[in-house]
Amino acid sequence: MKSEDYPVSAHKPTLASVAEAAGVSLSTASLAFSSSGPIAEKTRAKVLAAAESLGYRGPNPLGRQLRSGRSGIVGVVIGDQLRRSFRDPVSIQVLDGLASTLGSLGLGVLLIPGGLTEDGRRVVDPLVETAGMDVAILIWGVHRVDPTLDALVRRGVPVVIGEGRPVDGAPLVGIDDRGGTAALTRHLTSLGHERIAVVSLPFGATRRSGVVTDLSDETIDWTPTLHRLQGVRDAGVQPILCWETEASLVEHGKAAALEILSAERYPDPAERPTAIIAQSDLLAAGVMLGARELGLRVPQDVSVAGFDGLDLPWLGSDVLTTVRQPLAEKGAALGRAVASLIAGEEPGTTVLDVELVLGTTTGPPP
Amino acid sequence: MKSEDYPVSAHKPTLASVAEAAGVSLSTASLAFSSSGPIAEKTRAKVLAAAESLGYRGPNPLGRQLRSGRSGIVGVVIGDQLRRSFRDPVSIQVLDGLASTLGSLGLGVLLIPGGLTEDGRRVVDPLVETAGMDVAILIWGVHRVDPTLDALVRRGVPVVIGEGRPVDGAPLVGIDDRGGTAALTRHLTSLGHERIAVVSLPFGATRRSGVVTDLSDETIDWTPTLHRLQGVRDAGVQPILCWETEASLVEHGKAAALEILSAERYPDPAERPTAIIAQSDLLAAGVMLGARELGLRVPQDVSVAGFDGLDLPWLGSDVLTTVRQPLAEKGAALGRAVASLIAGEEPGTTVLDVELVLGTTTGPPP
DNA sequence: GGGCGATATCGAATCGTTTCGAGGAGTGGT
DNA sequence: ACCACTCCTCGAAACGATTCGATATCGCCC
Repeated sequence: MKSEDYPVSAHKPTLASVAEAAGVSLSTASLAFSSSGPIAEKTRAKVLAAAESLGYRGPNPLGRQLRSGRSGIVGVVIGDQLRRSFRDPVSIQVLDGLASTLGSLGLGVLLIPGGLTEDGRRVVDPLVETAGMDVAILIWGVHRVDPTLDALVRRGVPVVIGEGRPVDGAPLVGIDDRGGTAALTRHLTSLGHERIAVVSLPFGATRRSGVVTDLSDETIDWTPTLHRLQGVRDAGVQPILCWETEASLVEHGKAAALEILSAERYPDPAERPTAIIAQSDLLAAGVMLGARELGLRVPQDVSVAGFDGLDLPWLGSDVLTTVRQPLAEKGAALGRAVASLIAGEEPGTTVLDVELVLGTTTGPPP
Repeated sequence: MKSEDYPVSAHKPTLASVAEAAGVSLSTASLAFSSSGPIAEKTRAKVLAAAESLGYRGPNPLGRQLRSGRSGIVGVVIGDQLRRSFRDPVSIQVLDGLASTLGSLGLGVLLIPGGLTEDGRRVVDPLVETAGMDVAILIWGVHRVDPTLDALVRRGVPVVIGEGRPVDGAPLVGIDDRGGTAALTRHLTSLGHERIAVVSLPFGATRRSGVVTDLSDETIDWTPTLHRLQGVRDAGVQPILCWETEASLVEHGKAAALEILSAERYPDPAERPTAIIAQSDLLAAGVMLGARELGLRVPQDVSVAGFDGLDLPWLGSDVLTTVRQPLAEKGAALGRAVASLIAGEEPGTTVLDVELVLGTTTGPPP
């Protein structure tokens, strides 16, 4: 692909040079491309021909953006590490819904790492400070003190929150974590379960795993975790155990189950939990793997429930009891909030409904 | 968060108004922010104070971008549908490596859907035409005729290819699909396998599933599929069967196995394939699930091999025989290619090495 | 005290486009 | 033949910053 077949104007051709070559004014040339004004077909052809011969590839977006004051770009700040977030189908489906909604609005998704380092420290990604974006979406992870959020506010970038702590003046899109979990929990109590354990999502940025004893609301920085735990209590259940995981991944659910259900922890099987509420389907799947490895049958020996309503093809013939949330719709709602923000409106909070799905992994206690 | 506490200058404050308020020139005010020139500490303080009182949030990136001629944005065109690509850990890990490499260069990743509709048609995403990007990466899916590629070339956006058909003048990053598969295949033949079936990745944009009889190179539009199939032949093996899947997902691998190994297809077990080469680990995992469902033991009754070298925690105690590719490194290599392109160099083709990993899922034929 | 050099500041040009109001050419009607 | 009107085209002013060469100021040394 030779690229030097053009007149030696040294610099890249610009709309001005095209106009000159075509013998029309700059504004007319602009019209020829933007088609946002009356122009004679003959003139347009002349301009296009000149553009062709100069090797002009169409208006430079940067110029347009400066003029219009919009970049057409929406920054999506992923709370967790990219690698981890993307292993979670939940994130993916939301992102997919978001990207397609924004796409139909002519907006693009700029991926911005949330600035969570391997060792749990938080830094502000340079893109947050420098990228030209019309709106930013903070997704999975608005923290109690959040330098990224602060930076965006300081820059005056309008912010939309997806799944997180409400921020003054920023529209929020979430689901009814609390109500959904409460309904799920009531399902378990109505089956007769009394010894219920919770395998929870991470509490916040500092990733630990293990039993948590202090379940006070202030301990929990991550909103879905908090709300789903509150839902359990709303149903009048005090978990006999809460195990915090470091990420919503199958392996962590499995590790949790191996500990929670182990003979070491409960020498007397009668004291073992009869049901485990995992705060995500991925964790629940892990819990089931762990339980099986310990020789326990689901749901005969232990019931397992999840949250999300994913399609887990490798789960075999079991159907997970879970709370289905509208993932793609969440993405779409985020997109709509962005659109309305750009239109100068002030969208409020959106809470999407969830649905209890009864599967084959819960049953009466042994 | 009140936002109307500022002097009523009606319009958003600009660097010029800050300069005026501070009683300095525009250029000096610029220096105060960019710190790319000598400036007295006292002056800078004065400017910053003026900015503060005017509610100026720092230089507008759009202005900077126009001046510098760079947007700092790299468009990543995802060949497949976002939803599907992102369910594949392979894509994710590459993207993660890419994003972090680009991040350290101050570049952002703009996600661009490859324009594959549900019904298999191909359209060009509007972002391809309009977004201001310094470079575009085409990843998983450069087609024989590719309108997206054409549009980018027409616009004069430099292109990097990840895993695809070589394009004249564009750097390419790939792996040794062919050599890796050949090595894997030889491992199987050395174990004594003669009846080997292949469960392949999609052949191209039109997603079908089923047995393919025409395996000529021209039939196959998608490069990794082609190269991995060629690798099998390089090892001197003619597959007794090739099953095309519509995506690299567990469920499709499982469906393939249920068909390929079924009693209907092979009433005489002696004619059944003794080994199955799946072109991805996800497919291989599905094949194993399917085989088990049919009551076949792996590897006693049938050997299964994959490709990618993923970490599949829910696979149980089996270790998949596979070909490990350096995923994050592939992303990093793409990032480096971008960087060198921006620096005005002309990076060439990068082919990364792969490694045969012998697991417990392959053994001698029954 | 004069001259020299370093250090800060300034003016003006530039990046590439869109848009608005004004002007000009052409057409049709009376 | 003139007027009114429509349809195009044009000039100029933004949009918001960076950057380069020139100028002004100050301190210091001889």
